[in-house]
Parts: sequence; structure tokens; C-alpha cells
Amino acid sequence: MELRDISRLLYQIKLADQRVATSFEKETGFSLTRYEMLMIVHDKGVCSQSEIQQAMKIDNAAITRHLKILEEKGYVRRERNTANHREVFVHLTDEAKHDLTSCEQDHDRSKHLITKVLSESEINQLSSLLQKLNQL
Amino acid sequence: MELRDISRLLYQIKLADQRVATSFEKETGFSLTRYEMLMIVHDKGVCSQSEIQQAMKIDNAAITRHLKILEEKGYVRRERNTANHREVFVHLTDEAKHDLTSCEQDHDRSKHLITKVLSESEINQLSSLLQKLNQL
DNA sequence: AGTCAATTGTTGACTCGTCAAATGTAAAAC
DNA sequence: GTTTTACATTTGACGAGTCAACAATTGACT
Repeated sequence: MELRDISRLLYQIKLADQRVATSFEKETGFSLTRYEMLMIVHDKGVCSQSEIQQAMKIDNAAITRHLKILEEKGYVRRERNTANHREVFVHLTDEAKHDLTSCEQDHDRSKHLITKVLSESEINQLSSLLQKLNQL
Repeated sequence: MELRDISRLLYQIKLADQRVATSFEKETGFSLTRYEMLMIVHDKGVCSQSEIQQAMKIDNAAITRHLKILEEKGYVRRERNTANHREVFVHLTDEAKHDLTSCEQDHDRSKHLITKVLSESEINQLSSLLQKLNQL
């Protein structure tokens, strides 16, 4: 495996990422990162930012900024934990829940782009390969 | 395939991209994008920026800025095409060629991280899956 | 010629991530 | 009971990409 080949492979990953993220945003109206963030908060119900950080593995600074935007849009509410004023608790608003489920439903009707180029089993393959990469 | 699952998958791609790009840079000393750019110029010998753009599929603005940096580092030289003053011809300097081959050699000795988590056949799988994604 | 359109590259304003330094709070050490 | 130390979040400066507006050059049509 030459360095040249590795560079080509990794660059393909970069391109795929860009492609896929922008197409997700076009289809759903949510940025991929913020959608993921909302879903994580949704699953946890209420959580601190560092919990989000651990789940998403991106920088805390990015979390803060996304949440600020989501708050402005009225999708999340943030309150300092009264028992520990260091942390901020985040939870979804009803509006967010509503918009997310309606987005899901819209989506169910019009299959996502990715299912047009990859079969179910290929998606599973991809997922397990990515999992290995993300162990690095 | 639920939207939630798609979001998870795409987010994994994003994470893999970030991981892999930063590890490439740490190991080689070249940013992935600029390495790829240098190799493309290397392969073509001399080329215009729009040729690079087509090969790399990133915005022209990004190309301009990377080339500016590479020029400052003494890795490429740029001259307007005398036959068509709209385009700029780019070619590598000897310094770049030298540094690139020595980087390649260093690399051959210390296998790249990716080969530690993926087998040869997994890498091929991944590559073909990415190719399909990049058709979107 | 003289205008109009297409091509090539550059620049500015924006998004999204990083790291590092700063803030504010809690807990531990003395 | 201060003074460290650690933790959670925030902010600022930066890198890398996007898009849109602009400039310069070329080529084509009348």
C-alpha cells in the first residue's frame, strides 16, 4: 500500500463526506451535525453539553455554538443545573419534536439518496468499516 | 431505513473523515488536500487550475488559496499561460519533488495507521463503496 | 470594429470544525 | 477556611470549504 493510494482513499472519504452532508441538508432542511445533535438530546431527554460532546465526539466549542443557534431557532432550551452550576442542561422544545417527526415522515415517503446507490447490505458493510476507522 | 439510521451513518462518515485527515497530516506533515493536490500536479506535469479543480472536485476558490500557500512554501510555481492569459499553469518545484519522495520513503517504513485497522480486502471494499457514494 | 457571452481565476462573506486561553463553579488539600 | 485543582462552558483566532460577486481575457456574432 503506497502512500499515494492511501491519500487517494482518504481523499475519497473526504469527498463522500462533503457530498453526503450537503445532500442530507438539502433533503431534510437540517444540517447533519445539528440533526444528529437534536436526536441525541431527544434520546437522552435532558443532558449536559459534555454528554453531547462525548456522544458526538466533536469539540466542545462547536457544541456551544450549535446549541446557541438551535436555541435561537427555538429548538432547544438551556438552563444551568441548579445542583451544579457548572453544567448546562439541554432539552428539546415541543416545536423541535414536532418539526423532527414531520421531517421523518416526509423522509419516509421519498427515500434518501443514499439508498439509491447502496443496497441494504452495502450500507451495513460501510457502517462496519467506518466503525473500524473510527477506532483509530 | 429510517432517517435516524441514515443520519447516524452519514455522521460516522464525517467522523471518519476528520480522524483520518488529521492522522494523515500528523504522519506525513502534509495536509491531505494539499498532498493530493501536489500529487495531481505531479502526475500531470503542468496543468491549469481548472484541471486541478476537475480532478479534486473542490471549489475553485479553495484551489486558489491552497496554491497560494504552496507557492509561498516554495512547492509550486505558477505562470500565466502566454497563449491564453486567462489560465494559470502550475508545476512542482524540485524541492517539492524531493520532499514528496522522501516523505514516501519514510512512510514505506512505518505503515500507515489505516492498515492497522483495515485489511487489504476491506480497503478495497471501502474504496468501491465510496466510489458509489461519490456518484450521487 | 464593437458588443455580448463564456471561461478562468480571485476575493469577500459565511459555515463548521480545531486548539488554546479565559471564565465561573465545585471539590479537595492543606 | 483559604488556596489549589479540576471541571464545564465560553470565547477568540485560525484553517478549510462553500457560494456569489467581480475582474480579466477570449471568442463569436453582427
